[in-house]
Amino acid sequence: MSPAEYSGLGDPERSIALLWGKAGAPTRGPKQRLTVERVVATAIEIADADGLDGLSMRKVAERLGVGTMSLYTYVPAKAELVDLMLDRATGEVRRPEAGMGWRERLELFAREHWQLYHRHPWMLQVTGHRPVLGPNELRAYDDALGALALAGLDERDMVGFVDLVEGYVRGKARNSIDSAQAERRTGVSDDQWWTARQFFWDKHFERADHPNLTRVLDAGAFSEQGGAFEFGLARTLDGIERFLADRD
Amino acid sequence: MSPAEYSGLGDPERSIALLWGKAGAPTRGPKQRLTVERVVATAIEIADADGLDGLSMRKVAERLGVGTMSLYTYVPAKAELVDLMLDRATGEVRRPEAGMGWRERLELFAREHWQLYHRHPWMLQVTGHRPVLGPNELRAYDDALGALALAGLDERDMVGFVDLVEGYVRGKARNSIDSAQAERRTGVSDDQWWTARQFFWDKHFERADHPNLTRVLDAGAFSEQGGAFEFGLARTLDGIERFLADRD
DNA sequence: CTAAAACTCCGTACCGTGTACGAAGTTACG
DNA sequence: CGTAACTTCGTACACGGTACGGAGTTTTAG
Repeated sequence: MSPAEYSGLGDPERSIALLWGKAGAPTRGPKQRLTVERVVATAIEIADADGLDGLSMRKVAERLGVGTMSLYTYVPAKAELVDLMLDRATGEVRRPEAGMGWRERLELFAREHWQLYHRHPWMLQVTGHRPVLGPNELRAYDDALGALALAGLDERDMVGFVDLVEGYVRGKARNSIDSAQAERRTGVSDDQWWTARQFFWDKHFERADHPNLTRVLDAGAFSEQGGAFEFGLARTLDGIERFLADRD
Repeated sequence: MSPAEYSGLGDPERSIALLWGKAGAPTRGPKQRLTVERVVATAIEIADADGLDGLSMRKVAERLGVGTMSLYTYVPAKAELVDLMLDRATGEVRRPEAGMGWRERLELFAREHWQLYHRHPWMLQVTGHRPVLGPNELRAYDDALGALALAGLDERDMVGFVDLVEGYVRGKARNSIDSAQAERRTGVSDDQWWTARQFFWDKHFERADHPNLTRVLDAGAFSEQGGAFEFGLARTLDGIERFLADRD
């Protein structure tokens, strides 16, 4: 078999088999000392602590007590490892229960993912990637679609609204997580950072040129954003509700 | 002066002076052959074409015909260069005109940023960063706040709704851009990618386990997402409108 | 007028990254 | 029992950001 289907990319069959845990155990050769599962779990631990930047194949190998290149017998490349990490983490979300209405289901979806991203901030650092066709990702997506099917929407709008809610949650989570990630990366806390920039507001910022920002700053509105996630979520779902109402 | 305020981080005064173009020209020494402006513009060109991953100090230097380390006389580090790139690109957005209502203003904000992110996809690849306190970023933010001030909201809700709309736009833009970025990085086009995974849907995917996804796939709903941005934007703004109405 | 100070430019070097390659050892099958 | 298939992993390469310090250039202080 050629080493890669396209430029440097792994075999799709292999990737999907890994995601679905359907990789046939090889018969020949020495028994494997590790499992894909352990590799993925370890990688998640490291990424949880050090972020996606802090995740390196060498670190994973070191923590597992194996040589770096040994990991490549479990996983074709780092990109596939990240896909596995994403799908595995997504498996942590709670699923809707029978009897829940569409709004309740979407709220559950949103809150579960909100928490998920806080537990695993690196999930939002993966950029420019295609959908992960893993069991947990598809499950979660199917559940979310199901909520909107319950609302009686057609297929196009189901997809549209799932995207809307998903996008909302990811966006908010990113905001909420960014400063913590910056702190980890730079070693500068939020307080230190803002304090070091206080001189800007005092000496350089043109208040008259930014009347709205000035007003918001003076009111201390940025420290009042505690319940913003729930607030925005309610507004987003209200938008859907209004769409449903107007339709009739 | 110590080389850095915190671990590896540059002097905030210097960073802000750069953003606002207030870096005092040095008197001693040879005249500079470049300007910060040219460095930033060149970096944006490269990032537009090759993504944030494809942006390296060496490439910028090469294109400008200077040694790599010479860039460090213009910019303290790559992180600051990216901040400058972000603020400069944000300067491209059109601003609201007098007489526009709050909804019109938010639509303009959303559409302008939607297009901005498509012109400069790398903007959405910057993760875990703190706000950029540059002139264009603050200007755009002030304008967005102004739209909601016009709607008669209090400060806390102004911030909340700007975040909401901003998050929506960024989320949608990310989806829209991700596949293009994946193509650039891996050399595999969307068609190729999905074709290479067709076997999954045919042979492995359990339709009965994913009734909603099955329904949506069969209906071809994913190819009907053309106007999804405007659709979701309208729903998001409807949510705000309903909030305003309920308030009275 | 001279010397020092301040500055630009940049070659070299260091450490960290993903991973290709191939040697060495292990197991199962024909 | 040989050989094919497999795991393990040391070495090496290309690429990344950037610290350091030397060489050359301009201004300024004395």
